[in-house]
Amino acid sequence: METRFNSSGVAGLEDHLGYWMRRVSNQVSGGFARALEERETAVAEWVLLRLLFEREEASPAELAQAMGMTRGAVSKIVAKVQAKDWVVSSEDPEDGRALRLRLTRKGQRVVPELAEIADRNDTQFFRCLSRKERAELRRLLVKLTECNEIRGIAVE
Amino acid sequence: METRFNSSGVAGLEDHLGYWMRRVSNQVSGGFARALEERETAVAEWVLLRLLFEREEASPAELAQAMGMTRGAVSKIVAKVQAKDWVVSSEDPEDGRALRLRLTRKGQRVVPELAEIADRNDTQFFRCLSRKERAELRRLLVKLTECNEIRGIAVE
DNA sequence: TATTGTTATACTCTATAACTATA
DNA sequence: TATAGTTATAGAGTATAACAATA
Repeated sequence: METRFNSSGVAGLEDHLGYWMRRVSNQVSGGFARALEERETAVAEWVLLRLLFEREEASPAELAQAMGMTRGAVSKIVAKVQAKDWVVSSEDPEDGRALRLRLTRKGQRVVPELAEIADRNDTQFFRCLSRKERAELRRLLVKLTECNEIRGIAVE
Repeated sequence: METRFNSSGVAGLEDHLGYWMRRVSNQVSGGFARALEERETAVAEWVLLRLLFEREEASPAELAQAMGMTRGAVSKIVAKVQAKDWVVSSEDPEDGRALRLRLTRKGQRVVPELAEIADRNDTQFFRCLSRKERAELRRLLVKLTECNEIRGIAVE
């Protein structure tokens, strides 16, 4: 990196953008995780539910792909949201191996509540930036995502 | 958030800056962690070593404070870097309970090597941004850190 | 009583790989 | 053989809380 804050010639923690990214990200995601505890929900569950909300139906394998996780990991998250009666699974009529996952009516009601928590957390954390700064930050993050070809969502 | 990309009225994942922060941070930190495997070192060990490099001496409790971790967690990281002969501890002459941790000569040599790995990872990940964009990103992240009063480094 | 460092325990998250049932 | 989903196992990372030694 171009900026060196120390005089030793050896890069310090704060010289790396990755350090600042990690520090800020941990703070905002940690706050979000704590806020979600109010609904006894993990961040990965929110991501899965929100994906189902917009897709209507998906298989565990599709969700694993979208979330950047293994099928085994997704299997456990699905078990949790099924236990809460937020998601149901049915056999895929065209493939006896596959499942079709859907939100239950209860799940449909929960997603907007979790989205509200996400909104609140995000608004609060980024409120010290101006609207223009937030737009610029978003632009830079999207650019980094694209140019580094991130494959999945990679929760936590 | 001001921007809504979906038409459902319910915020989607990509509507939150926290989502983008997490996604980018996971990618850059994951890459760094993998790069550090070449030296069989964890990110938390790098952070601890770099803190000792700039402080000359520190107690586990001071490091725990600086890293945003518990003393118990730091205790284990110290055990690992001691096993590699990168850090030594001695009794604090003024307080029989406390330890003074220092880098060994071997540790002094390792820190610049790890810093080189960190440099390489950071440069590669952020190279698609212009110098000006990197400076702006840094400014925004520092601003967010300050206005949200992050206490520690909170590795991983 | 309070603090330092250690340790036992537990919990969360996730990967790997073996397993079954289909295809 | 290959794929979908499940599960057993393991490991990383961290917190909590109890502990011994010292202040």
